[in-house]
Order: sequence, then structure tokens, then C-alpha cells
Amino acid sequence: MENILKEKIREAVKVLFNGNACDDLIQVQETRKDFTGDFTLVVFPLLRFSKNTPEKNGEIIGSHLAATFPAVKGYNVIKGFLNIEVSDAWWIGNFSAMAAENDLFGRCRVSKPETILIEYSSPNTNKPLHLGHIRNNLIGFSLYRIQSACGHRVIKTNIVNDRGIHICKSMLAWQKHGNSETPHSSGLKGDHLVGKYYVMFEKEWKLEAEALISSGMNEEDARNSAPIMKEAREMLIKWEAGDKEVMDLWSMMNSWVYEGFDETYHALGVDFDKIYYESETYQPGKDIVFKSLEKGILYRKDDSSIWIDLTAEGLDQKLLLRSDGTAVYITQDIGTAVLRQADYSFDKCIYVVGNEQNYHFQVLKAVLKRMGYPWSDGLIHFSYGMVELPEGRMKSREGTIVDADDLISEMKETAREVSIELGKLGDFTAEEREEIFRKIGLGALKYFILKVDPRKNMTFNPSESIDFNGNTGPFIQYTYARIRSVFRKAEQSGVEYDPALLPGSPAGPKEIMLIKLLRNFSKAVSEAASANSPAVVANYCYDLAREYNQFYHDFSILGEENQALRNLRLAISEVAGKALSSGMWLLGIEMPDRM
RNA sequence: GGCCCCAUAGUUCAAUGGAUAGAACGGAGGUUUCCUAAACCUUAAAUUCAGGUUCGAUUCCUGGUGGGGCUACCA
Repeated sequence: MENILKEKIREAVKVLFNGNACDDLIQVQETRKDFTGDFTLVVFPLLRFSKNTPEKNGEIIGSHLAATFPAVKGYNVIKGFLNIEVSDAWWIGNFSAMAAENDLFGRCRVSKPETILIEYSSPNTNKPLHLGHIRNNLIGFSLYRIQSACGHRVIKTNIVNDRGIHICKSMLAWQKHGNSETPHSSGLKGDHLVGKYYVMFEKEWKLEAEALISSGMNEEDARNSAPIMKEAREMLIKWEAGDKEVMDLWSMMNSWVYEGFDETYHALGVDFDKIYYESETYQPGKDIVFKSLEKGILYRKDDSSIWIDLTAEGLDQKLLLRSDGTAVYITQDIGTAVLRQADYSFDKCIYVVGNEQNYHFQVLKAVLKRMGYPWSDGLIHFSYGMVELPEGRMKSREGTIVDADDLISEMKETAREVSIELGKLGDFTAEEREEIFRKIGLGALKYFILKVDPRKNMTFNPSESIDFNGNTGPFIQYTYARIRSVFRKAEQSGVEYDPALLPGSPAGPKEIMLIKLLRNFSKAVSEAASANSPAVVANYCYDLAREYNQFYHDFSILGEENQALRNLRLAISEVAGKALSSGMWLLGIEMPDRM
């Protein structure tokens, strides 16, 4: 409609003022709620074509449109804004097409589908997942769904940091103190078990270092020469040499961790199409570095470490390989990127990684470009903000890490408490109830995190937990459950609706308001895709649920109203239900039929 | 020191350069003969400061203040 209107306005300008208005000058937007009208033309930019006041100009264009375009019911001019009213019949005619859509409701389709790789999650194998990972996983997974809904081919990948000194730390502690403890024998989730030994190492290391400091050593030397740290380094050397005993221990403990992670991923409802391991990509990365060195893109320092000079790009000099020939973080990322391009020929590769690594990804992109990979332009660092607690950043030293598994079960528990307190779900079986508590608890958590603009830091208050009222997941879920209920009731009383009746339906302002909102669903999806922001979809869902609730409040299906209006309302409910569930699906949030 | 990001009601979040800056929570008050009261309605409350560009700035530019991040031969 906007486009049709723009065209009509362009013609009007031509006829009335003999001016050629280009697209930027014709600004049509939706009319704000507190004014009458559906679309609004901003008149200011068109003043250049005539010498009238803005009001006069709006008046002229408005009357011309109303006279020549039947879908325009009326208009009014306020200051420099021309509000155009579109006829109800046009809205309902437009809506009946939506009512007929299948369950792929409102997906937008881009004209040029691309292959997009999304990397998210990226855990370390020595610690369980925490709140920061939850935000990462939810954003990554939702981006996957949003980009897919736009018609792109999207591959979800994960890169696991399974190599390096940190892994040796937990292995060593387990060897010393583990007594062959396994997830099975301890009853601990694998990632938590390994995390426990990592913490144990850190404690012991600290004690040894303190002892050395009190005997007169400076802090850095003490940390480096603590016996347990030396042992860890020896273990890393053995690992890199492929020592069988160390490798076996490494694979065993990693497999525990992966089992633990899988459980958490499953609970969060996220998954991956392809998992890369740092242990498999650092070597290709090193090879690439050597090749680039031969080509003269890189340089070697006297201590034989390898560097790249990025000062021309406004960045610094960056180390790509240590003097002892071992790989650093970025070496591995170079290897991974090249492997991925070979595997999938991606157009874009989106890295969902926290904003503390902005510099790292700037460098990565620049390095790959310098190395001559044209696809490096398609690397996108999707930088999201930190999750902070009311008292500030999460710090493991202060024990303020919010564990992912704990949080998920707390959310389910809260959902249970709230539901029981409200006296809900009396007639369900225990299993059905658990399932609903799970959906609500996770819905609350996911929505709470995804509704915030991902680029911004956000505050998470665990003690207040998460609200179930207001702009929340459960509010939207509840709205959806009531829509389903409307249809259950309608069915019971034998009321059917007939989409064929829609074009002639009467409609009030509330109906039109909702129809307008529903039309915007695919717009919200494409906006979310271009901005890479699930928050756009989340806030759209909330607006819709809110409008629907207001509309629903005095909505009586079984009342004495005429058949056509009843039909329209049922149709709106149906489409609103589709839009809400489609929208929440894009966020990875499940919708219960009842709650 | 250098580079990057952020700043909106008491709090948590919104607002392609457009109209009177929206919600929610919390506070105060109200609404269930019909649809699920996890709802709905009413009410008080905000753009960090100073300039600039513009018909028009929360939005863009410059500077100040305040907060966060990066600046590892860690990942």
C-alpha cells in the first residue's frame, strides 16, 4: 500500500506542481496512533515544488488523492503532515489474503538468497556454560531462524576451544585428585565435573604461588614457576607431541564435557549443523601463516615469531605465531575461516561473539583480506553486549557466575510456583504440567534476554528472577493460549468462520488496528534480518499481544452480533495466533496451547 | 596514553531525522452475569551537559562529563 500511495503522490506532484519528486522526497509512514488516518505523508520535503505553506500543500495533495484514488476514504492535515485514511473495505480485502495463508505465515523472501554461516556458542571445555553463553546461544539460534525465514541457506556452527593450557589444567588436577571419578560415579554432569577440577587446579596454583611470593619471589615469576603450573606445561607439550596417555585422558574428559554441553544445548533448544574443534583448525591456520610468510605478507622477528603489520589499516602489529612456533588464538581463527569457506562457500559468515572481542575480529578480517581472500568481506562480527549483574560484571573469582543449568531449572521452578499459586492447570496430568512449566520458564528466560537490543549491555537480576507480567514471554504465551481457547470454545458451540465472508465484513477501529499490525509481520522479520536483531521481532510480538488483549477484552464470540463481524473477529484471532507463534518461533520460544 | 562502545521515568527496556519521547515493573486507584484476572482501565514520573547542521535532533557532527570494553607470545 505504501508503494501504491507513493506512486499516486508522485503523480499528484507532477500534475499539481509540475515537479519530479524522487523517492527520498516522498516520505510515507504509518500514522501515529493518536491521529486519525492510516498513512501519513510528510509534506516538508515537497515544499520545494511549490511556494505554498505546508498546510496548504497537504490540503491540495490530499484533495487530489481523495478525488482520484478510490481506496482513499478521507484525509486531514495537521501542520506539515497529511494523514490519509484508507477505506475499511481495502483493509479487509487485504487481510483476507493473510487469513488464507498457511503456517508459513508472513515470512519474507529475499530476492537473492545467500549462504550464511553462523558461528555461535563457542565454549571452553574447562567450564560449564553460564549466563553469557545463554545470551550468545539464544541470539545465535534466533538469527539462524530469522535468516532462514528470509529464504537464506543458513548453517549453524560452533567452534570448540578444546586445546591449550587451560585444558591441561583440569586434566592434571583430575589425575592428581580425581580417584578415577567419572560423571557416572559422581552423579555430576560432565562439564560440571571437569569444571570442578579446573577450579581445584586454580586454587592449588594460587596457594603454591603465594608460598613462593612469601619466600621473596615476585608475583609473575611465582605464578610461572609454581610446580603445578610447570607440570601443566609439560602436559601441554606431551599433548602437542601426541603422547598416547595424555591424548586418551584428553579425549575422555572432553567427551564428558560434550555430553554435558549437549544436555544444556538440548534444554535451551539450540543445535548445530557442524562443529569445528580448535584442535583440528590450528594446524591449517599455521600452514596458511607460513605460506603468507613466504609470499612476503608477513614478517619474522629476530626471536622467530611471526607478525603482520596492520598499521596501514589503522590497526597495530599483530602476532600470528609465537616464537616457539605454537599457534595463538587468531592463528586458529584464520584456519577455521579458510576451512569453512572451503566447506560451504559462504557469502557471509556471522560470528556471534561478545563485544570485548571487537578488536580481535577487526584484525581477523584485515589479516584475511591482506592474505588475499576475497570472501573476507563477508565476515561479520555480530558483537553483542555483556550480561551484567546488578552488582556489576560476573566474576568467577568472586563466585558471581550465573550457571546456565542452574538458571534453567530455577526458571522452571519459578514457573511452577507461579502457576500453582494462581491455581492453574488443575486438570492436567503431572507430565503435561511439567511440559508446560518448562515452556513457560524457558519462554520467560529467552524472551527476557532476546527483547533487548543485542548490541547493548544488559542487566540481569537473578534474585528478582524474571517477571511473568508485562513485556515478557509468558504474557505473549498466555495471549496465545487464550486465542487457542477462543477456538476451542467456538468449536464446542458449533461456531465456524468462513474466510469467504471477509471482504464484506464490517469493522471497527480495533479490528482495523489489528489488521494493520498483522500486515507488518513480514516487515518485522525483514527488519530483524537486516539488523540482525531478534529484539525487533520480540518487540513486535509484544505490541501485537498487547493490542490483541485490548481488543479481546470486550470480544464476545458467542454474542448476539452479526455473523460477518463474528467471522472477522475469529479470522483476526486466527491470524494473530499464527503471527504470535511464528514470531516466537523465530526467537526459539515454544508456545503452549494452554497454560 | 591510544582505539572502540554506551548514556532515555525510581528500575528494566522502546523510538528508518518527523507530530504531544512509547511500554513494562514498582507506587496509587478501579474493572470479573461473557470469552483463561498471568488480563483490562485510570494516574504520577525521563532524553547526561554545552555548542553545531536542519523547516524539524533522543537520533547526525564537535567538545565536556560519567560508565564499560580492548590495547597478551591468554582464549
